[in-house]
Amino acid sequence: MQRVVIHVDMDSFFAAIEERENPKLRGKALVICMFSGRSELSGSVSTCNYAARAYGIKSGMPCSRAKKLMPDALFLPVRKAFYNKVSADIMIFLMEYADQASDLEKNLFEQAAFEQLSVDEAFLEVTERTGGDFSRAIRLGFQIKAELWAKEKLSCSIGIGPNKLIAKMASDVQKPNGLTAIRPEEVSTFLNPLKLTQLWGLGSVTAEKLQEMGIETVGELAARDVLELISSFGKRKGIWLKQAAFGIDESPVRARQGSEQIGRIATLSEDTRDPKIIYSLLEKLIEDLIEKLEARELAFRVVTLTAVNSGFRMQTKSRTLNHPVSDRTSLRQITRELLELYLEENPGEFRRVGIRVEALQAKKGQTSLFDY
DNA sequence: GAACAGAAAAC
DNA sequence: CCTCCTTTCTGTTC
Repeated sequence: MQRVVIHVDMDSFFAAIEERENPKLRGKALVICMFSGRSELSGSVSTCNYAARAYGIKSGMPCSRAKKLMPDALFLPVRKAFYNKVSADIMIFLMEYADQASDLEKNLFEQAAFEQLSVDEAFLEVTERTGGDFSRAIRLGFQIKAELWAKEKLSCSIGIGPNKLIAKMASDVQKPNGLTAIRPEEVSTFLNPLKLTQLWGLGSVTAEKLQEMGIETVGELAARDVLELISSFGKRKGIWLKQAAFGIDESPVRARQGSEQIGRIATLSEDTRDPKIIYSLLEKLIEDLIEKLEARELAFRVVTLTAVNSGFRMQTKSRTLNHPVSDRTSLRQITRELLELYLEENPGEFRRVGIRVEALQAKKGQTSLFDY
C-alpha cells in the first residue's frame, strides 16, 4: 500500500497563543522574545506573528534588530510552561488521527503511529486509515484543521506526503493556515528546483560545501554520484544526501518516549570567569533540572557543562559516573568540579553557561553518590 | 567499546 | 547585536 504521512505545524505558535489569550493584541505586530536580561532588549526573537514578519522580523534575530525594523511592535517574553500545556492538549488531540496499533500490550501513547517533533509540530502515519489514498488524507487534513480551530482557536499548516521528509517540506509550502499534498509522482517536480537549504536536514554548512562542488539545487544534488558524496561527507551522510534529494525517506513515524537528555543554559548578566558568579547561575539551572528529573523519576549517569565564551564559541566538559545518581547534592558537586576543571584548562570569559544530564534511566532506590 | 569533545541541524 | 533545547553523528583517545 502507498504510504501516507501527515505533518502538522502550528502557525507562529507562541504568538498565536498570546493573541488568543489577549484579543487586544490581534492585528498588531507581535514579537515573542527570549530575553537574556543583559539589557532592556537584549535577547532574540523566539516567534513572531505574520504582521511582524511583514516588517522583516524573523525568529532567531536579535530583539534589538526587530525593534529597529518595527519600533511599534509589541515585545512579549516567552511563557514556555504555558505553551507546553497548550501543546500537550494539541498533541493528545492529534494522536487520535494517526493509525492505531491494535497491540493491547502497548499503552495509549505507544499505540498511535504518532511522532511529536517539537512543541508545535507532529507527524501522523495515516497509511491505514486512508488506505494509501491521498484524497482521503487531504480530507482528513482539512478535518484536523477545522477541529483544531474549533477546539483551540489556533491555526496550523499541514503537509501530506509519501514519507516524513516530504510531508514536513510540504507543510512549508503554504502557510499560514495552509494544506499541501505532494503525491509520489509529484515529488521530483517539487524537489528539483529547490535550493539546497530548503531540503529538510541540509543546513548552511553542508550547503556551502556542496556549492563548492558546483551544486546549487536539490535536482543537481540528486544527479551526483553517490560515491562522490560519500567521499566528501562520509558514508552515512553521503547516502542520506543522495536519498533525500530524491525524496526517499523510509524512517518510521515512531513515538519518542521522553527525551534522552535534559539541559538548561542561560546568559550571564555580564561576561566573567569568576567561579562564584558563574556557579550562582548554575545553581538556578540545576534546580530547574532537578525538578524535571524528579517529575519523570529519572537518574542520570553523564553530566555536561556547557560554556559559551565572549566570542560565542561553545565548549563542553563532561563526566561519566560509574553509577546513576539523581539527587541535587551530587549534581551540584559534579557541576562545581567540572567548572573548576574547565577554568583550569581554558582562558577567557563566559558569556553563557549551561548544564546537561544524559544517559537517563528510571530511578529506583539509590539516589546519592554517597550510597556507593 | 566506552568516554569525551565538537559539529551540524532544527526548533 | 547574538536565546535556548535536543538529537545525531564524527573524530579522537584509551
